[in-house]
Amino acid sequence: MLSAMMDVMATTTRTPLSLDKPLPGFIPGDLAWHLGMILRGHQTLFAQAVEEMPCSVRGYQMLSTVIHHDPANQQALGAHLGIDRTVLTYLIDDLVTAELVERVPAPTDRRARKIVATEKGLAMLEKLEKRVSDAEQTLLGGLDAGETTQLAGLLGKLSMSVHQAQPGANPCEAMDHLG
Amino acid sequence: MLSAMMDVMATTTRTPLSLDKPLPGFIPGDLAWHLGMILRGHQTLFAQAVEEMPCSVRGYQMLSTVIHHDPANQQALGAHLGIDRTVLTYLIDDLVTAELVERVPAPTDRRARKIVATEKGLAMLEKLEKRVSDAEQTLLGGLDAGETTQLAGLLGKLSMSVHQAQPGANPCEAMDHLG
DNA sequence: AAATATATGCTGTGCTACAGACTATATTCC
DNA sequence: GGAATATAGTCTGTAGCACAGCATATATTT
Repeated sequence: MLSAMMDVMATTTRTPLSLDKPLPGFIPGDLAWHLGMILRGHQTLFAQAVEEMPCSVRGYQMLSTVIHHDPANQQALGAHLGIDRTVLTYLIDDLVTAELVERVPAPTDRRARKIVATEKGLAMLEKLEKRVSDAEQTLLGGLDAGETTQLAGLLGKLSMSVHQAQPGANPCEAMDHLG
Repeated sequence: MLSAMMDVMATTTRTPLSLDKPLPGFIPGDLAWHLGMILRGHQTLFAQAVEEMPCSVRGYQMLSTVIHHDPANQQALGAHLGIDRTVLTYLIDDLVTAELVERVPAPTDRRARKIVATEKGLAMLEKLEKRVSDAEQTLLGGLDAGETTQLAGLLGKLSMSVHQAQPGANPCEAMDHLG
């Protein structure tokens, strides 16, 4: 099964592809398998890196989103990460309990709460970002610098195309109208 | 947030990377976000494509694995897909109920059962593979042929490197000693 | 033949996501 | 201005699912 993959890898040049067979050598569904494999490996490393974070990976992602993207309310935060609002409630509770974030009344809408990081949360993120960065490097250890750049570009592009194809089911949109 | 991604995308050439910053323009953790986004989009399309399959995506993957990789026993099948053996039991039950596969005594080991596809299962897979293929194409619609090939190669390589880094936690190994 | 390992199945349990209802505020429309 | 509707957040109950732990049958080792 992996040998099929090597065939693809060998054709690093722009082999003209039949449009009917976008992934020569891949069995239909292999894409999912590879994605799953990579995601699982990533998840393992990521979870180790943010071990001390409440709610593990999602806790980190929430904190990171709060600090870097400053979403206007919980909904936006949840939509960005694909987390249901009812779930978000208790996830945020955990971060609040750990004193990493606070719920403050949103200035523009008294129904909404804005999630802001505490000093402790900021320090925590700063510390963990180094580890996460290391984890990402470890995951990408099998690729050289050029390949890493390529992959980042392709993933970004694909991610955007997914965004456009499924605007409704998609976390990204929420950030589009928030700052 | 997407603008950061565009920066990376712009550098399609082999920009020399500092080893400390493998993903310039990415916030640490963004890799997970992009992977998650892509996987979610993929999952949506995939699930639609195999709607009529019992157990949805996993059902398809099990059937596909059984037919294309012919694992010697349930354990191998489960390990390949990262599914716990106790879970596998009732997943296979569903496929058996739908008459897509059968449990036959493994020829070499009377403890084990071999999962084999029925005629109906084979026909089903054949039919669904077309749809899955289409779904994969749809997902990759934002990329041109060259990029698709590149991505396939990179994902394959990365997938293998994950395999080597985490042999224990990893589904792939199970297939290494089976045919 | 005794001890240990492996393949599978079964049962019970705990976690978690989600649906649905509820409150408070915003917005829209007459 | 006030009624109707929409939206943000929370709470409660539930169903599904993964997994631990035990049981059974067979293999392998000693």
